[in-house]
Amino acid sequence: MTKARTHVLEAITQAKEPVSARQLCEKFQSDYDPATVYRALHYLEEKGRLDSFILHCAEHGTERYYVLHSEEHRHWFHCERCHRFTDLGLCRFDDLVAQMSLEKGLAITSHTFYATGICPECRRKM
Amino acid sequence: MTKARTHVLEAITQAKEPVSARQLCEKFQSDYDPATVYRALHYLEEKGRLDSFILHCAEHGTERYYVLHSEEHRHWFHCERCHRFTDLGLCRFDDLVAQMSLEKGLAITSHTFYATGICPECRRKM
DNA sequence: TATAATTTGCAAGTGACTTGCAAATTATAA
DNA sequence: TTATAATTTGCAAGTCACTTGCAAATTATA
Ligand SMILES: [Mn+2]
Ligand SMILES: [Mn+2]
Ligand SMILES: [Zn+2]
Ligand SMILES: [Zn+2]
Repeated sequence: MTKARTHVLEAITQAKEPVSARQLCEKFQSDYDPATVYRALHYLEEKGRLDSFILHCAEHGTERYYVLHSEEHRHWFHCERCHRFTDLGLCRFDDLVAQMSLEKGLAITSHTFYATGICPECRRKM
Repeated sequence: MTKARTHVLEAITQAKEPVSARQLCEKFQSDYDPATVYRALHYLEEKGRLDSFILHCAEHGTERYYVLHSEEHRHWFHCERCHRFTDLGLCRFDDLVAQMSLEKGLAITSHTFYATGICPECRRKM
């Protein structure tokens, strides 16, 4: 593990919620080139240390977000006001997904789910 | 409705599955400029005639897909082999989403779900 | 320590849109 | 119908989130 990769992994570990590549590039802009940050993310995901997903939000556009890898598949809520994530816990869609798969004869290998809206903190401030 | 907008809407109507902006640009490349196609899509979605979502597939990257607007919210399966969509029917996640929302005190205003894998036709050809 | 393999920074390239602007269409008024 | 105003279009350039080529800098192995 090089310094850049170690620092990127540490930042994601500390965040405890999905972090976008752009956020990491900003955080490390005085230390590492964006290309290095992107390459570190690819390396860490390839090595199984990170998971990622793509999310679109009106304000920030379409970006890939990274979390520490976990064996258990989780889903997230994204607040459109403060842009923080709330952990929705382990996936509860397996039965429904299996059912859909069966109904249509599909070999479903993965699914993407996320919810958006306003988090409790932001709602209080409205 | 201008000619361009009418043609874009017709193409999506005939497709009966989500169509990407890129596919439409290709289809109309001899008739309309990509900027016109994109503007027609924005116009039609703004007027409530179309719905759209963003999906990432390894082969085609991240693109926005368009379907005719429907009051009932549906979800789709995307085949990673032939890149066609299968309708998974009306959303069955409302109860689970309401439960998550309640548990965390979130005001969930929308959710995104899609499944990927191999469709029956492609599986047969393997 | 010499040498080979890997990683990094920088600059340029990509792909999916988005935007400024002037010309072409279309709509409304006279 | 014709003058005038509003909207839409094509084209070129711009933006944004990455991605890639390449030579210099690090790091690993002999
Ligand atoms: Mn956001
Ligand atoms: Mn695809
Ligand atoms: Zn919030
Ligand atoms: Zn298929």
